[in-house]
Amino acid sequence: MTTRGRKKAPARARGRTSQPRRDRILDAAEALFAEHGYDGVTLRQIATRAGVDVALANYYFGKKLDLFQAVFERRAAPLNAARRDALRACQAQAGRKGPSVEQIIEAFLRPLELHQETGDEGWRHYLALIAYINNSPYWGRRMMSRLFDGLVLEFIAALKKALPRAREEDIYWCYHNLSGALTLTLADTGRIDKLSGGLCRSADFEAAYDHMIPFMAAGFRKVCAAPR
Amino acid sequence: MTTRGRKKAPARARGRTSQPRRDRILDAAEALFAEHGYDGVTLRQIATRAGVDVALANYYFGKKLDLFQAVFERRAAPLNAARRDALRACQAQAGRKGPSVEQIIEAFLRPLELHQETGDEGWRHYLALIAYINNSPYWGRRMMSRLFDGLVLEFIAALKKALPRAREEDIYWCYHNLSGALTLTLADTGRIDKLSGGLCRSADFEAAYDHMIPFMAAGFRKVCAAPR
DNA sequence: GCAGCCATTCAACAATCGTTGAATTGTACC
DNA sequence: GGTACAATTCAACGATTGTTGAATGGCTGC
Repeated sequence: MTTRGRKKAPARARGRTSQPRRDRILDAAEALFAEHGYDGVTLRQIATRAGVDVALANYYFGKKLDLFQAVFERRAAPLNAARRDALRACQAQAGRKGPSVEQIIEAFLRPLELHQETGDEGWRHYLALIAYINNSPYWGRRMMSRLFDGLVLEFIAALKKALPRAREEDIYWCYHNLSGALTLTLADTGRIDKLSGGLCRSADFEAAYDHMIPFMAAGFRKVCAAPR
Repeated sequence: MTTRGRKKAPARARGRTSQPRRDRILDAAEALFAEHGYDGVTLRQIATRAGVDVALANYYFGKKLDLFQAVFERRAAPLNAARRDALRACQAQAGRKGPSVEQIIEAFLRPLELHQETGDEGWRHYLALIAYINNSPYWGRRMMSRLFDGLVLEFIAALKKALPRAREEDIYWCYHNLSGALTLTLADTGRIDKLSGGLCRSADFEAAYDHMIPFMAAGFRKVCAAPR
């Protein structure tokens, strides 16, 4: 409050992006798009949830579709980096023979739950959004490849090395199974909760991955053990 | 065209349901909902695709949501019947010990491709719609259970018998993996086509199930072989 | 203190949405 | 042929949508 003293958050320090409002729009859009899909959400719902004016979304992101893509892209790079690091780490640890199928799948899945520990709801919504997009015929085709296929192919290459006798197409079908199970997990629909009578909680990613890793590894080995 | 001769399709014969128009609306809605989701489709788009007036959808089905549910329910009973028959058949054939995990999963999946042989595009769209609903946090919670949980629990009961040493929650997590892989298959997003460079075709349900059955069976056995 | 720029709000636009009631056509029955 | 009813079309409603341009507020640099 003294003379020449800066206010709490000087504009220069935050740069021109003005974090709070802009990010609150992204957060609100993320949560709503993940639950109701692109067409199921209104810019006014997003603005209301973010506590800002409707026109502000347009000011920062342009059209609704651009906001959707901004949400989609915001966390893609850090997520890919975390998974790539996990793959590199288990490769470095494994030495010349390369990591086992279990280790590769673990590197594929565990980074997805890492953000859960921080209690950051945003990441949970983001992963549900990925599930929505990946499972959508319309969006899946045009949006997933550009940001995620590069890393996925790295994992598949590692799996090929771990399963040298596998036919190539078998690897891809097995990955498809893994991807599907993961997608349904990320969607977090709560269906398994009801089905199991409360025994399983779909929000418990750790339990899901604990079961998924040995399950998928056994599947890969069964299908890809030897050429048929 | 002679006197007293009936027209091509006498109204009495078709009953009060007037098949062509009503079913064309259902078919159009089915295809569009499956691709773009509930909110991504307009009643006018549906009417245009069906070649009828906009108001006709309202005349037959009431609100948009009622049409959505009519589409969802139309093929549920025949589909459940086919899968239940397949389960019963493999149980009858297996005798006292009950069917193997592979046989149960086969009964779970194969009826889904049976309708593919007829060349009936409607079934393909319907299964994609199921995938959309099952993967959606909003719709999945409220719509899937009522029509499908009964049969799913029958399959799970059969799996429990085939895996008598399994912990109950492990069975459910394994089913969750199976359900996720199946859901992504039914969604038919074409992602695996691009990923594999054309080696796999996501529309080829037979190939998908050929890989899925041994894959999932091995996963079930690995996770559910013995209490941990 | 004034100019200039960024952030934010306000008010409103045309377009499209789901839905409806009345009007029209078609068909079956006596 | 005329009545009754189902099927279908027509025209229009109010509400909501995404989007925009102008107006306002707040802050910085001079």
